[in-house]
Amino acid sequence: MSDRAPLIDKKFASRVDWNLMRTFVDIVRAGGIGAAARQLNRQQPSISAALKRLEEHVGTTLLHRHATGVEMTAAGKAMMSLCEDMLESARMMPHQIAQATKRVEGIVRMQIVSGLVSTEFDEAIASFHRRNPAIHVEIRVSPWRQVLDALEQGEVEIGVGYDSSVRGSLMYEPLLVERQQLYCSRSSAYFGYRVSRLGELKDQDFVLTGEDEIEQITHLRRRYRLGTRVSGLAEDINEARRLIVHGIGIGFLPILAAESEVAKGRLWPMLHADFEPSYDIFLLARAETARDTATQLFWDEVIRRIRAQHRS
Amino acid sequence: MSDRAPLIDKKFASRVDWNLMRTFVDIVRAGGIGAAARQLNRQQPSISAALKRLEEHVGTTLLHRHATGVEMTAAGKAMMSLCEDMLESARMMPHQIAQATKRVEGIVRMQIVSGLVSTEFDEAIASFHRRNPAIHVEIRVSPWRQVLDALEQGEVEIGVGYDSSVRGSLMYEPLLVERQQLYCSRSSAYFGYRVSRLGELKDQDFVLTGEDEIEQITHLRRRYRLGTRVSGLAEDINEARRLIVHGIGIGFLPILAAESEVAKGRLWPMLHADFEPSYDIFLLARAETARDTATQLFWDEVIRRIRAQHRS
DNA sequence: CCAAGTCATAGATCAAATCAATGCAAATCA
DNA sequence: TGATTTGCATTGATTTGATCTATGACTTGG
Repeated sequence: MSDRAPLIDKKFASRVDWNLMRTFVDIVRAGGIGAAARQLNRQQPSISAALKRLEEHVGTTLLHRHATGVEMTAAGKAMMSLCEDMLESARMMPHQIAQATKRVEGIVRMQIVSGLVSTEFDEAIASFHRRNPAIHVEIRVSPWRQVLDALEQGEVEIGVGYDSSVRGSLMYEPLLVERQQLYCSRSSAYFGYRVSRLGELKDQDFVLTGEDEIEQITHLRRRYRLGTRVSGLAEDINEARRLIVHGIGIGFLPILAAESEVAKGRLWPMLHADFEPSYDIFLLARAETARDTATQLFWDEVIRRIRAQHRS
Repeated sequence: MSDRAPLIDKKFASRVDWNLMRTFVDIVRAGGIGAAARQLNRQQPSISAALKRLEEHVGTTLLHRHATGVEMTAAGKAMMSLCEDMLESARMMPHQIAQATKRVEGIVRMQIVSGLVSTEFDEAIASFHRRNPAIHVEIRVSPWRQVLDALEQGEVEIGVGYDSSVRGSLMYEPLLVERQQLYCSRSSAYFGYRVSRLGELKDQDFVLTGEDEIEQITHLRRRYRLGTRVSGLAEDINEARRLIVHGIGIGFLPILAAESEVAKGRLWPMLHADFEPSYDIFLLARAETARDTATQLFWDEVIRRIRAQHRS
């Protein structure tokens, strides 16, 4: 037999000090031992010792120490992921207990882009309300830029929309991948035909969505000079669809938002599927984790569902 | 303003002693404070005080104390669920770190019922092998009763199969719901026709699966006196299917296992869908949680996938 | 090459968890 | 019904072990 360190401690979970795992997350997030110590209002050697204790228990070095800070080893990354799970559980406790104990009151204000089609999101709202009938839910609709601004300024707690650049002050959780198509109405000469060269559409009347237009589509239009003749404008997808359906012009719409009109034969997708621009729609919130219980529970409900969906 | 206890502690997760959560699980699992104390080799007041500290932090009573032991409150149940999540994370740490650090060696032996069709299970095996190429995977096939016995006797670590009664020594994780149908071959007079009264089949030649037959089907056969004339027997579903396809007799098969033969027009489902018996197929393991890393990682991989699937 | 940052080590200190002893209340049993 | 057992709470003494202060070694960058 060998006398080296035990291969795997069967009773690891019941022997280690679980607080070390919280400290570990703090160290990694702070980027260093000293940095973590300052944030936690204790001395550097204390944190250093804690990390050492943890590493002793797992039997591996978790962080490489440099003069610039710390860096996770492979083992450290695995550890970090699990420790973050633990932290997340701990963080949810007050909220879950509030939900179990008292009837949670409060308000969840959200701002979303128009024309959103997502059964997971709809179901999340439904089951959230079932569980927390006393929480007021408020939804405002606006172009995606305003969604981001409203979030940053604290006018709303939750947002759903698109973002071209990643703002550090916000949390992004991918909700779904939306695709758009270029549609025309029955009165259009193109109805029933696919367009292969986009350039030939440059003199067509266009319905635009103004501020709400995804940047990817703005670029697409610019490249092929589409929409120089603007015959209609609506920042709400539903209204833009109305304009397109009634022949005011052709225009881009999310596929799912146009689906039923296509089925009814009132809209026609002009592009081959390969040309359909696609982009992520995110669930958004401010980055600070100190959310009130109502918002926290709503966030968790949506996340839970999209995670489940996303995995399969 | 009110001066009562803080509504919700924003910094709960960073203030509480996380070890209290482990202790909480121990108390609930042990069924009482004293019981937990004995298991943990410490004195009863110590545990009592720990629980008190935890309750002070969350601001609610989590357990009702009786003379018979303890009982969870609603808040306690919410707490328990989250604490168990934390425990699970902690428990996985040595295994995940082993996976990240060294190339894990070992063997996963499993025993499964024949004719199992499950893409999640297949994918779990595939990705498990991708991640752990050095782990040997062994699969044996047997009727479901033998699967259970092999597990209990420690001949294998993982099992997949059906169980009529719940054995305390085993863990059950629902993997999928299987349905069976009664099939006949093209040479049968029934090919192309649905049978509404099972009784009329009592003189038909039957292919049975012996030890592997689900109890529900045994009962069904007994009630309608099916299978009194046994023309074929195979404990392996694939072989039973072969016998049925080639007209040796009619017999029950899992729908998914018969699917391709039905599509080829070589098998015919004789019953209305309402009559199809359905039952759970479980992923099985011994109840003790002290599994070796190879087995633990495999178990986690499968669980992760079926949980994701199950939720959507 | 020095200044400023990093982390590690050693011994002292102190807070807090644990223990041992006791008391109380409910359930069980004679 | 009274006695006994079982289970939890309280109290004050004890001890464990995490934190602190002080110091040293090392790396980075000006």
